[in-house]
Amino acid sequence: MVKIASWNINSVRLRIDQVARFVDEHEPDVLCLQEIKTLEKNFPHEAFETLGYTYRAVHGQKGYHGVATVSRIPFRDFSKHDWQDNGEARHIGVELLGRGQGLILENVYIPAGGDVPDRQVNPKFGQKLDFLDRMTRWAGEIERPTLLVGDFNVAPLECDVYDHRALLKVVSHTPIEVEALSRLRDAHGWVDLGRHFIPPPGRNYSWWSYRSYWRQKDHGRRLDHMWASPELVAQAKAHTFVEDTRRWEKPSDHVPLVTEFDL
DNA sequence: ATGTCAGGATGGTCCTGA
Repeated sequence: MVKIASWNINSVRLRIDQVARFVDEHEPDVLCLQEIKTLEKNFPHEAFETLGYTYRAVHGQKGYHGVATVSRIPFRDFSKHDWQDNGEARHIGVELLGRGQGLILENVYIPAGGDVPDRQVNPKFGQKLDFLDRMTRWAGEIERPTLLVGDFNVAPLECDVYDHRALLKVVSHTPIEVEALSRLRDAHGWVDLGRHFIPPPGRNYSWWSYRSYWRQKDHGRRLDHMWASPELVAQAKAHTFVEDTRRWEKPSDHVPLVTEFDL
């Protein structure tokens, strides 16, 4: 079995001890991180080496964003896209080796999109939609089994938010974003493993605002996802959201997702 | 009831992004 995890860590340097605890408790073979908030040269390579993650691909930037994939299974760097064409580090792709024909693992941090769901008023919302459109064109060309994971910053289903009606005009759950995400999924025929294993209306939030009102009310949203190519779905044997991490001291606002594959 | 958090540059607090 190969265990693959994805976690928006919200600063990998600040939370490296939490990463170590998560690794100790869950032993993922591969860990995809988003919002590492550091340049590659300041990434805690030694800590990951000690944890057994010999193979590391880091696409970092100073202060904001940034993604990294670390692995105990050999991989080769495969791709590094900039779907905003503005230099932000939001994607890293690797090919896991030694597992049959190889598995492509794409780790992405889709832009949050600002506060106002109108590209005329808020350019960040337009950037988010354009990012999704460019990913969709890219996805149409994929010809190999591909697992797409990360913080997508979109909660697509009604049951993916605490109040569907209240959030229809809130960035992350607007129909225009949900439709764009749906086009991305259909461009390759990906299967949403979160809802494959926890069918609607099962609760599986992955993000809660740090603002205490929402946290106390359990007002979560499912912003983090793992999507599998159709030919990979039968090999996915288990999928969980690890909510324990929310109760740790100074947690990330996102929780990890873990899928076990029989590759 | 958007009530917080993190990083960075600055200069000992503010700004940006989320």
